[in-house]
Amino acid sequence: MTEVLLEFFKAMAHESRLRIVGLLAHGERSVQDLAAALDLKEPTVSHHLAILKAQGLVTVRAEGTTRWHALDLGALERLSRRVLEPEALAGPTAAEGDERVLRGFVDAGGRLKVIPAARRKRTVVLRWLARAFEPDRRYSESEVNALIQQRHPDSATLRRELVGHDMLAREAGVYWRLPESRWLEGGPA
Amino acid sequence: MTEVLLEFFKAMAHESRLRIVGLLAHGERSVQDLAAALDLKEPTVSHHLAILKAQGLVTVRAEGTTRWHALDLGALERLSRRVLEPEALAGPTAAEGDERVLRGFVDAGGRLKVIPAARRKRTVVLRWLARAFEPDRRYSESEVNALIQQRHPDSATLRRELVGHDMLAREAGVYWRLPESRWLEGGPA
DNA sequence: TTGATAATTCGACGGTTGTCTAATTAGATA
DNA sequence: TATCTAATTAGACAACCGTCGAATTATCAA
Repeated sequence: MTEVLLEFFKAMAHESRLRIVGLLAHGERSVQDLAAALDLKEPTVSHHLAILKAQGLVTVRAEGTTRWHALDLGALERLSRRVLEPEALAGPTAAEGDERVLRGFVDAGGRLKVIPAARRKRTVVLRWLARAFEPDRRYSESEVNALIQQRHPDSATLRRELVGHDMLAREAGVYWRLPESRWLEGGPA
Repeated sequence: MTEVLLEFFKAMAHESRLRIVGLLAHGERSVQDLAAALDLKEPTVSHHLAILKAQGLVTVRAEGTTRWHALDLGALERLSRRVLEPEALAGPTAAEGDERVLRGFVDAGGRLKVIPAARRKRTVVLRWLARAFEPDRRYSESEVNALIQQRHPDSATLRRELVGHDMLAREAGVYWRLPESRWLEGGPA
């Protein structure tokens, strides 16, 4: 929880990356564009972009061999807003709350006993479930089902919920875990 | 401008400091309290607090030999809000705007030709003026006047404006420069 | 004044990470 | 296929910075 915030700050806490964000605020840029504007070598820019992408702050669109990078203003807004949520800063208290919920719904063997009906509790459980997936790895639908079924038999419902909360993404039958900065708190909008 | 934001992110981009902020969100703490809670030595905590204080995020209140540290939620809100102001990120453009204003009002010898009447331009000039003062240094009123008069004869008006914009603080006839995170954009509220 | 406690400053050590060059991958074109 | 370009990956080096123990400062109490 506060972990997400820490990674966000780390990503922004470097002059080169902050300048990249500033440049992308004006519009799409290629790696070469950025390298020229910042007076850095391309590998260095790639490195910084990878960090920003890992936080979901930057998205990419391929066009031939060049890749156009853009700023995700939504993610930026969501993350910076989180700074002011007392629970985010008050850290331990919030995390303890989550743990209490999990202790209630997850048995000693790490299996989900029942899917909570209350929205807030269900979100806590979904976050726990989403963290079972490795970031930056692609899963087939059957792999997703297998991973979920290790924890609860109703993989269809849970898979759908994970996608609905923007914790997993799906395209052409392939799934992957989205950065936590994208995860929705409340549920599908 | 974007410099302030960078320093803010740097200040927050470390687990120890983020945890300190979290602890202070609950209330005042002494250095010892924090050291115990974080499992760090006191010099380390002092070091982190100095960084947070430099950004105006933490304030101190002395009571005997112990110093009670508190979170300045206003500064935190002001800074994190700034992340979303397009001008803050679009950096160069905003800075260039400032420079254009300054070129109009400051002569080649670094003297202010005339105090701008328009609110936005006056703020730009006041920021330029405030940066003539060293952070973390105390000035007498005559020192303040002398510094201002190197740039413009009406030190009384400008001194009052600097205080009104929370760029300088005054107490018992002593002045000092406040962290940029405190500076007001518009003018006295 | 002396002693005790809270905090800060100083100097050093070690780990992290930003940057580079060189090598590799992926896509477009001939 | 061969070649060219855009970008990423790998590995090495250097600078920065978080942490600590030791020394110093400041405040209160005898």
